[in-house]
Amino acid sequence: MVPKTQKRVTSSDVAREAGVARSTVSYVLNRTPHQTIPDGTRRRVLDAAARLGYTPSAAARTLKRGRSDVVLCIVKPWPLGSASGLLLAELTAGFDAVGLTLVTHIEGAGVRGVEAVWNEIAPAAVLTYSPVDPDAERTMRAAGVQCVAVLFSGEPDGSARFVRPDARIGLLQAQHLVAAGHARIGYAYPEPPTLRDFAEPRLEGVRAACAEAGIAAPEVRTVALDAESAAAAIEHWRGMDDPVTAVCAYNDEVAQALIAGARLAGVGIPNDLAVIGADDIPTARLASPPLTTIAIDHAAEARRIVHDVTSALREGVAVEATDPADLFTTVVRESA
Amino acid sequence: MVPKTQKRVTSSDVAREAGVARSTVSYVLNRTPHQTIPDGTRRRVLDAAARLGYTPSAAARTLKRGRSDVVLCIVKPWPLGSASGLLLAELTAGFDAVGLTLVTHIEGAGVRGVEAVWNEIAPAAVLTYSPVDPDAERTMRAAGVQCVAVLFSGEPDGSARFVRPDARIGLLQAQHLVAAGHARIGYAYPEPPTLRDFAEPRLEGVRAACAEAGIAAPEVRTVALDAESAAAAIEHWRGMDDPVTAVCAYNDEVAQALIAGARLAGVGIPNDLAVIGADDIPTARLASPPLTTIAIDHAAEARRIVHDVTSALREGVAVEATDPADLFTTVVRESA
DNA sequence: CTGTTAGCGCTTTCAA
DNA sequence: TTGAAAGCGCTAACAG
Repeated sequence: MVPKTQKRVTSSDVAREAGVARSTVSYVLNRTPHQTIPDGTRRRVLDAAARLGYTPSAAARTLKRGRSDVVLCIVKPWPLGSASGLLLAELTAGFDAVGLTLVTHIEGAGVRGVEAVWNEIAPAAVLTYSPVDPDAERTMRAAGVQCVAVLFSGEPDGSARFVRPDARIGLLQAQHLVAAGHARIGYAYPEPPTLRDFAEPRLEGVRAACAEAGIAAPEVRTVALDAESAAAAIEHWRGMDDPVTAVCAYNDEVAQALIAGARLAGVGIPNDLAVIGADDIPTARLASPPLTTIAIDHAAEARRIVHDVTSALREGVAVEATDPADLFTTVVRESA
Repeated sequence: MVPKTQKRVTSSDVAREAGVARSTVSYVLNRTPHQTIPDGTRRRVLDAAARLGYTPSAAARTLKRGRSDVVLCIVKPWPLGSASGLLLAELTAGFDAVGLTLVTHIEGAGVRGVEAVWNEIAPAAVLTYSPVDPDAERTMRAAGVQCVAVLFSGEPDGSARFVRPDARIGLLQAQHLVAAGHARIGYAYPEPPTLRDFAEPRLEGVRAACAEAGIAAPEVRTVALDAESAAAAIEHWRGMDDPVTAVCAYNDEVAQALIAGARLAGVGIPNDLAVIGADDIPTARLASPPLTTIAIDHAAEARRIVHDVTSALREGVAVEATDPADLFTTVVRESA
């Protein structure tokens, strides 16, 4: 007969079962340095713990240490596409391997601000997609957060360490088009405002590549995810005095809209207009023509973030970000 | 001069500042029922708390109450598509409105099992996408979890409350095709094994609709997200003695693969083969032809889940699931 | 109505 | 090497 309400197994129970003091249990289970424990005792404790099915209370440990082993990643409501999903999965696995638990919280649309979240979780580190304002950072520190990492950012500032160099995505896009002989490039900017943090650096990279190649700056149009919006942009680009012959899309979805818009406008891809996407989402190769795009090495990126964050946690200080040299690859298909 | 390490403001600080006892602070801040507090005292406490920027320590409250105000949603690595993203966003907002914090954890690929997660978080409720085995459920209960809700499930069992009736998606798909005059239907099953929990009920719905319409059971083929795989399936369907004339795709991405495969195989859509998708992802309307699909009302679904879970938390018992009558809508476009 | 007090389960000095 | 004891910050009996 199992009791209705399970009683929690505590370290005292383990201590009693093993015939030692609670502190000894703690020492054994935490492998506390500079505490040598005889093998017999150690085994008795471990056995007792296993027999009782003991799991330490994270709440108690958190209360005592003032910080949990949780890493909190704050994401905006919009960008949960397959690319972010992949990165999040890699991050989760990576942090797990070093004993940290990654959880994700979707920001916005909440009555209580995000602050409630880190009070509730008391994470060791917080990962955000865009810069946190100094006030918020202060409340985080007060809640025990040791490390604040900004993963992406339109405007790199003081606290923006660990920022992924998304500008390089735009750079690679434009370089690919320039190498193919294009001298007038358009940029298809995403419509949802929440994507600004991602879009700005990418566009910046395109600008840089154009400048470097000595061609005109990209002609930017906002393109929503429907064929009409894309067709309008395409007509604008082709109607210019110096018509755009190739377009960098913010990502593969916008690129898909461009392909649909071109079909609607009777414009041939890539002959009349070349298109290049970004992110290499699974459906990119299903487009007609298949999308040329920039692939992101999410696993490498996750490794880098996990490494940098754990070092910062250990040192108590942010370390220099690892060189993110080869995170991106141009995947050439028929559309550009 | 701000001190390097912020000292946490505790309820004692607030009590001292307000000139009352700690318990009074707790009563005021928690609006404890059956504790009447004079307005003057209440205001003094509230003022002091605000002045000091007091935020209660969630860890301490969790330790005391044995459970936090966090709801943990466990998702598999794969299905983080735009549909799940939307649902998660709605859920987050919904739980936030009732004072609960939703965080998401991506399961799998971890060295330490998921159990580490609920020990780390001590959530009030856990939401999973597939059934949890009894052992795991026991460890959750021991960790203080009050309510375990399964959102989706291939095999509804005892603990599977709150299951979304995805079978209805398949039902609507098939009914739409039957109404259009099709008498031989194919089913494009997704390739990643992690999607089984979603795919099974959908397929079941298609089977039910076929049976009800008195036509042959659906011919199931697994279709990966590439044109070749889809083309092979299409050739199989069309090469049958009694050829398939319409296909229900597991979701819109598989449907997009089907469209690409048809193009490769020289099969016209919808004339030679009708296709219907599911989920109504943003790019569904960008396909050529635009995808007929089943839209999901994520907001309504989130409302239902939040309502059911909070009731269960209050009652200490699972309540009957709300009627999920009109979660789904058939969106007719040109492909079927 | 307000204050005192006893823990929740754990870590970590300090003594034995 | 092991044990006793002091809290971390909060809640909720219970006493005043």
